[in-house]
Amino acid sequence: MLDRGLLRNEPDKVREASLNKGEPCPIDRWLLLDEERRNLLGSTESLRRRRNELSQEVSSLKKSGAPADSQIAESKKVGDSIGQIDKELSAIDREMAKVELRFTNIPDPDVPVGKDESANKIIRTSGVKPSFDFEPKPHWEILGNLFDQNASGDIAGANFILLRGWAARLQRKLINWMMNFHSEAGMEEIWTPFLANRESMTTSGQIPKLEYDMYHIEKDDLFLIPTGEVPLTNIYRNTTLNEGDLPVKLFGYTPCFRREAGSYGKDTRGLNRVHQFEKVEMVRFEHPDNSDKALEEMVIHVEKMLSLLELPCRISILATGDLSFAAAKCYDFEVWSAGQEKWLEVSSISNFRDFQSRRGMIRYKPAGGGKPLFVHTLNGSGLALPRIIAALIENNQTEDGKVRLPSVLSAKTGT
RNA sequence: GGAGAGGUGGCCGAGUAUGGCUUAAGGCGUACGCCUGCUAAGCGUAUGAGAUUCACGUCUCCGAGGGUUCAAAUCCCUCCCUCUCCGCCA
Repeated sequence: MLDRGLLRNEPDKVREASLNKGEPCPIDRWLLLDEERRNLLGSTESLRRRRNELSQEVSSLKKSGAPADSQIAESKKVGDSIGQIDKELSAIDREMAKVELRFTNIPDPDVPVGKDESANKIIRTSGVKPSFDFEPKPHWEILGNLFDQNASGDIAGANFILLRGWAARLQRKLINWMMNFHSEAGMEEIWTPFLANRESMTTSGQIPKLEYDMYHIEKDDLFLIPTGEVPLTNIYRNTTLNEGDLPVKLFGYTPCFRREAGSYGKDTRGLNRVHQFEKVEMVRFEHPDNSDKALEEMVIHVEKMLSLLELPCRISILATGDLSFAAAKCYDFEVWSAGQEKWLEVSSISNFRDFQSRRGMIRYKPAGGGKPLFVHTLNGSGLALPRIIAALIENNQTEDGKVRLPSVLSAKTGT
C-alpha cells in the first residue's frame, strides 16, 4: 500500500512507477474518490459535533426535569442526515480500500527501467563452472528412481516431488545446514503455520494480484502459503515495536505451495518448477534508515552460503518490469546447473520498504517519542531447495553416475 | 463438534443489571521535573491510535460487522479470537 499523501500530492510518480512495472494504475479514480471523501467527511463531522452537543443538552435538561422535545427533534433530524452521508462515505471507503490495494510499490531510483527480465542487470558472477570430460547429465537422469515421479503423480499429480533414500536425506541435510547457518548469524529461528488467512496474504502482498496462483481452502478461507515470507512477515501485523527492538531478524523453514497455473511446458522438467517445494526464508524488520544496508547484508549472507556449497552463482538486480508487485528493489540469485546448462533461480532478496508494513500496520515507536512509524520489511530465500539439489547433483556428478558433495555437507558419495 | 467463561488504551483493570453525571475511573509501566550522599521510595507533571484541517480544532475507535435509540462500552443480532471442560483424533 502506498501513502495517501504520496497518492494525493505526487500522482505522476505513482503513474510512472506503475508504467515501469507494467501494472495498472487507478490513480485518477482514486483522486476523485479522495476528494469526494474529504468533502463528505467535513459534513458528517460537523453534524456529529452538533449531535454530541444536543445529547449533552438533552441529558442535562432531563436531569433537571425540563422538557427536551425540541432538542430531541433536532437531534433526530441531524441523525438522519448523518446516516445518509455515512452510507455514501462507507461506499467510498470500501472502494478506496480496494483501489489502494491495486497500486504497485514504487521501485527504488537505482532499479533499472525495463519491461521484462531482459532488462535485468547482472551485478556479479562468482565461482567457476565445472568442466567435464564426459557429457554431464541432468539431475533427473542422475537421480533415477530416487526421484519417483510415478509415485508423486499417483499421490498428488504432476509436478510434485517425491524423493527417496539418499535424495530425501540430502534435502533434510541441506535444510538443517541452512538453518544452522542462519542461526549462527544471529537470526531467530521460527516455526510457523503453513496455512494463512486472507488478511495475512493481503499484508504481504499476494492478494489481490496473486490470489489465483495460490491453493485456497474454500471451506475455511485459508491459503496454503506460497512462501515463508507470508507467516514470517505477519508475525508483527498490527503490532507496534519499540525502536530499540529493531532490527528483528527471523528465519524459518516452510514448504511453499504454488499452483503454477498455465506454466506447464518449458522449464518444468525434473525439480525445476513444482507445486510444492521446500525453502528456508529470512525476513527482517528494519528501521527505515537502515533498510538499504540490510538488503546488501542479506545479499552477502546468501552469497556466502552459495560459495560454501561451491555453486557458481550469478547475482542480478531486477528491472522494473520483472520486479514483484510489493517490492521496491530485488536481487536474484541464480546457480549454474551443469547438466541442463542453464542458470536456475534459487533466491530473491527484496526490500519492500513500508509497502507491506503499511498494509499490515507493522510499526515502531521512535525512541525519542512521537507517532509510531512504519518499519521497512525485507525478505530473502536462504535458500530454495529443489534447484539447489538439482545444481549440486549436476555439478558434482562423476562419469559413473555418482555424486561427490561439497565438504560442508560432509556427505558420502551418493547413488 | 458440544457446553461454559471471556475480549475495554503499552500492560493490568473499573464501568455493562438500571443507555445520558465516563469525549473510558484507577493502577502499573514509561518520560521529565522536584526531593535526595547514591539508588530506591515519596511528591508533581506528562503519556493511546486513526482520519481531517495551513492551524486552532473537530470527528472516530471499548474484538469485527450490522441493528434499536434523540443518545450505545452498556440493549439486540451475526461473526471472529482466547481460555476451561467434554467428545473425536495424529
